[in-house]
Amino acid sequence: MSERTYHHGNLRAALLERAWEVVDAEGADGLSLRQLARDVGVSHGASARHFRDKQALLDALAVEGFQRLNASLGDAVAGDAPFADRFRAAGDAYVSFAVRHPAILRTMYTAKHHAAASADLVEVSHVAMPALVALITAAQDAGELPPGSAQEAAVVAFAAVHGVATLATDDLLNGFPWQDATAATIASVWRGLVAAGSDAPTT
Amino acid sequence: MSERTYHHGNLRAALLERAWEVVDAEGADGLSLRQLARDVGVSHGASARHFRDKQALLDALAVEGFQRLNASLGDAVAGDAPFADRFRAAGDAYVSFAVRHPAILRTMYTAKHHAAASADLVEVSHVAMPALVALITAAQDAGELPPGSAQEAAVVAFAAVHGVATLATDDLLNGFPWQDATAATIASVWRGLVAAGSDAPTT
DNA sequence: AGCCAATGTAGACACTGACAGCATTGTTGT
DNA sequence: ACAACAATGCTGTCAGTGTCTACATTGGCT
Repeated sequence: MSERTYHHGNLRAALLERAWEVVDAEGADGLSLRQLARDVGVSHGASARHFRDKQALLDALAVEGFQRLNASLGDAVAGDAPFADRFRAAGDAYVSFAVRHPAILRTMYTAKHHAAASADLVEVSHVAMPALVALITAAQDAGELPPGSAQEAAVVAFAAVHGVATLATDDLLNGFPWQDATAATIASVWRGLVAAGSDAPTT
Repeated sequence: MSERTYHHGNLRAALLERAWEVVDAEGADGLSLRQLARDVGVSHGASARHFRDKQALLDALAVEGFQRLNASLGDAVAGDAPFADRFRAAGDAYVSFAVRHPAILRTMYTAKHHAAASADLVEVSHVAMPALVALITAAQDAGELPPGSAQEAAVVAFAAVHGVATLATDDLLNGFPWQDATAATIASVWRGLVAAGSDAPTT
């Protein structure tokens, strides 16, 4: 489709789509604005109308990544299954996304590091944590988890899951299958959260 | 020092040292081989005698990072304090390193991703996990942890600690102090490991 | 002393991201 | 209908980069 008119019609979306493919396949370092322009059938410099910088493009990519990830996490925690199950589903979704799109995930987390990150990016990257806090609070209210700082519990859980995800994508599990590592981590974290009640209360 | 002789005398070390500084301060993307050569007072292309690629230099940097980190972890687990304390010390050391050298840590984990990673790099990056397995096995033998798969327990613990570390460096703790997040994570993981005994045995 | 490998230099090349000026298009107000 | 105008795309240019090749200098070995 598209008869090579002067105006592309949907350049921004086309650039983002192709950039996703390239980054997903070769990593962010393998992305060249000029090559990207060639792929999409447009001249170099055309992208500047839609993305000031290369970094701006990567930021937009990161935003899309977070959106897809957040959507996936949202699906996982939806429903009215026991909280332990929904918790596990969310963890699986997170690690699964990471394993499928390691370079994208990496881009997502390196993008916001570069000081002048867009407001969109900062916002969409901070969605998951409060959602997790809400889930844990609900679990506490339902009596599946002991009372305590939901914020702290969420940080712990998020860290653990994010950790398995990066370990898996960075091939640091020393041969341990990532599915097993994920399952074990989620189970262990849940045990830790449950045990937090019967233990000496954390500061 | 150094009278600008034709031969530098210790170029490899000088390049690595300066590269460490630059990456630590500006990230791996801020490293330019040519600028690096200027900094060290040598012509561009000189580095090629010591590092085939830019990637080779980054690999060497990563190796050094792992060496320092491993040394720090080794110090932490040494001694004969209770295993819970040594476990905590190791976690603190890991996160502390990550917070002090975020860009280096990132470089360490991205380096080995690029297929043709040196044998040195692969080896030094896989040191921590077996050490952790040994620590946990010892804790099990001493009765501080219930019996079970030490390998699985190590993966879980490593993932959690690595997770807090990356969350802290990527500013994803939503204002939660990283020291608190680290302490909470380590405590929770330990509880999870302890509780693994009294629970339904994990596959 | 004389050779030779190791190390550093100088030049070239293709490529990159960014910028400026121009060309083409779609839209909007009259 | 049509003129302004903003949006979008094109081309040329620039400094900077990583890598390669040919050459220069050095120190160590016999």
